[in-house]
Amino acid sequence: MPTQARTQVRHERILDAALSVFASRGYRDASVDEVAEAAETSKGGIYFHFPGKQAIFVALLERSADLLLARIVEAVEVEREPVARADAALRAVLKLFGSHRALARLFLVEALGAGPELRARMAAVNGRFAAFIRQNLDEAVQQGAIAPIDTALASQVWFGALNQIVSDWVLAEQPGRLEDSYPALRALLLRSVGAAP
Amino acid sequence: MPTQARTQVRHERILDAALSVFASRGYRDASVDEVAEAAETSKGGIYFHFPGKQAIFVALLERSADLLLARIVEAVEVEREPVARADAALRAVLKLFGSHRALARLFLVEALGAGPELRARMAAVNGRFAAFIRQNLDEAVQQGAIAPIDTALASQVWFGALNQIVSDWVLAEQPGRLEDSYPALRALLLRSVGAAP
Amino acid sequence: MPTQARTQVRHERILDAALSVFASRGYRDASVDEVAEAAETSKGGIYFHFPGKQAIFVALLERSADLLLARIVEAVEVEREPVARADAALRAVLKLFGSHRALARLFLVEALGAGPELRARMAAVNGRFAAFIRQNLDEAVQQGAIAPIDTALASQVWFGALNQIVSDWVLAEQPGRLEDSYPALRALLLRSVGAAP
Amino acid sequence: MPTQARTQVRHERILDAALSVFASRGYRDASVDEVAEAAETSKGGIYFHFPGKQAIFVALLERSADLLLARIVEAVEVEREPVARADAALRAVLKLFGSHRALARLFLVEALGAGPELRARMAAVNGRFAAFIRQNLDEAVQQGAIAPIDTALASQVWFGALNQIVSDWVLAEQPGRLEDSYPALRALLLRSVGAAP
DNA sequence: GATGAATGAGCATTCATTCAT
DNA sequence: AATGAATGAATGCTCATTCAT
Repeated sequence: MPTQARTQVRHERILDAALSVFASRGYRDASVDEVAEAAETSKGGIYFHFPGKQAIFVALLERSADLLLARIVEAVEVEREPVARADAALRAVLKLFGSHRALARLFLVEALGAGPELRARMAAVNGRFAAFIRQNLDEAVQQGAIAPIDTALASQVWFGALNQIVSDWVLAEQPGRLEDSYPALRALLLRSVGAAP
Repeated sequence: MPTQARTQVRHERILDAALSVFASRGYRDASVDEVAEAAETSKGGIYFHFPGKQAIFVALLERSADLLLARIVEAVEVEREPVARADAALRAVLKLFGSHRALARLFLVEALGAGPELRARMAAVNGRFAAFIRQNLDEAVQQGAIAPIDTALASQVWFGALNQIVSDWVLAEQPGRLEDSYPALRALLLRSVGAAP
Repeated sequence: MPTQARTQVRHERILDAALSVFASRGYRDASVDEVAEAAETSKGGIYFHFPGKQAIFVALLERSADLLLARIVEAVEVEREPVARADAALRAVLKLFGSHRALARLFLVEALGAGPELRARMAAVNGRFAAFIRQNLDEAVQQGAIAPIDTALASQVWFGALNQIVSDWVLAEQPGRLEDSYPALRALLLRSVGAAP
Repeated sequence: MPTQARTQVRHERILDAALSVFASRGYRDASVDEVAEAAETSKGGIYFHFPGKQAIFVALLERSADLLLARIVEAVEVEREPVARADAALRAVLKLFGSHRALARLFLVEALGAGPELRARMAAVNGRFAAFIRQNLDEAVQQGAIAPIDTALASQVWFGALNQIVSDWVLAEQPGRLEDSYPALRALLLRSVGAAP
């Protein structure tokens, strides 16, 4: 295996370990030692690949956000009309988080307690997603699919609602299937913007 | 001033200081020393009134939750029909948080990073509020004011939406007036459950 | 009750409480608060009667040492010949400690971990007792009851042996009756100085 | 120097420093910082090698007990008859402590004030030693070298006597040579069990 | 590239003592 | 005399980060 590939593998292994450790212990309570152990490497090894604990979290967030956005784009681009697109995005989010609970926990719970800088980065990620929702709502308005509304606020509402559904599921002791919430959630959200479910 | 009153005052002064310090520095990053300084007392003084750092946070949460719930009950009990009641509750929340940004920050941002035990306590507080929303929606359904829906999910959506609106406002660099969001938010939420705004 | 008597009573009550608390928790691990609670008074009350924690310990030691010495003198003065006198002293010690285990613990265990100054005071108390033994042994030698020996060392041996017996009894989980050790101990000690048991 | 050896050296250096600090300042009054300074390392360095302050004390106790027992075994195994063996053990103890006063202080003085858990550990070490004495006395009885006596009590007496001699020497302001006590102590102890000196 | 020993700043908590009431 | 609120110095321990090997 070429050197570069080995490094890449190590890098990924650390991120995987960090995801697991941060999700179960919490970012603040998790120590770099724990991540190192989970990654089957040493503390020094971690610091060779990442400049610090926070950088691991950031890298993890970006890797995950890229994955999430990719899934959404993938799901959305097969649809044409705005409402169906938003619908597809919603389903994609529930599907991804539904099958990656640790990821959901990282995004929706741990990131908030990780300090100001990480919170700001999370806000940026969230912003990307909210902007995507808003853009679709705007298009729906332009196309006359829904009546003119405050799409900035509506996208916040959609985002917050989805956030809450997933957060509750993440923190539930005995969580059911996240995707089961889809039909009812979809109906509520569409109604909220005046679109016929 | 009688001793008992002095103690009460000190107790409150510490909570006020803690609110300010926790909101600006974050619960984890705030030290007991900082709280002591803000309360114009000593570290030992803090520990005379509270058994530990976490207990301060819990006391703060409970004092605030009581205040919030009291405001809501107060606002709600003058209304008769469920939709108007939910409406009043919504307005009360926006009004209280709108004029106590630190409190909002404490509730919606800091509490999440404060570790598992405090998170659980927050969940209980949130649960009380969500249950209140749900109860009103249930009544609205029974009275035929709105069509039968999954009120458990709907209350989550309402809660999540409100949470998001307030959180964004809390974290905004130059926040406007929180209450300005009321009319549009109200319209969205009512539409979401099929009630005519 | 006259004021002076009340003070006296309070003073004693604090010493009794301190004996109990120091014996069960250890001098270092016991807090002044615990003593105050056991004495059914307040921390301030303690400091009215004693200048500090250490002073309580010292007062306790002195009160106890006086009691012990009094018992010994009492037991000894009815005997004439040196060996019988030492014998009586031995029995008195076993009897007193045997019925006051907390006192024994205070003297033989806690006092050692109480810091340099208290250790020095304990050494003085021990010294008084060892000197008493030695004096009797010296008289026994002068009277020809026992052969000439190094009575300084012999008194240390007697003291150490007694100390050990009592200490082991103090620390035993299920202690028997301390006085039961008397006959065999007596025989060993007398033989050690060449006196016919 | 290979890593493993360096670690070993550091480990020992910390124990040596702890011995010195604990002996001079007392276990309770000594701070981990002081130990670190004496070991020419940092507080964190200490905690890399030992899980806590108490663990240092325990390690020290065990290292020392092993040394003491080894010296005794070594001294004893060249002797055949029980009395001579006990004699050799006695001499070995006086010799070791006589040349390691800090060690003696640690064992006989500081360990007692170090709290319940450490006291229990010390009791175990003492027990090993007392059992050794008793075993030799038992053999002497069986071989008819001495008359039948309560060897459990006799071993306590021997142990206590030795303990006292060493303790007094440890706490003396201007101590002489500990080994000088040997002949007279030997005579007393042997006489106490009815063996001809 | 990797290891793990070392660093040192930071922090919650305890507690003997003081003192206003 | 007595109370209990207040003080502040002290300390064990954690952990992100550095670096010699």
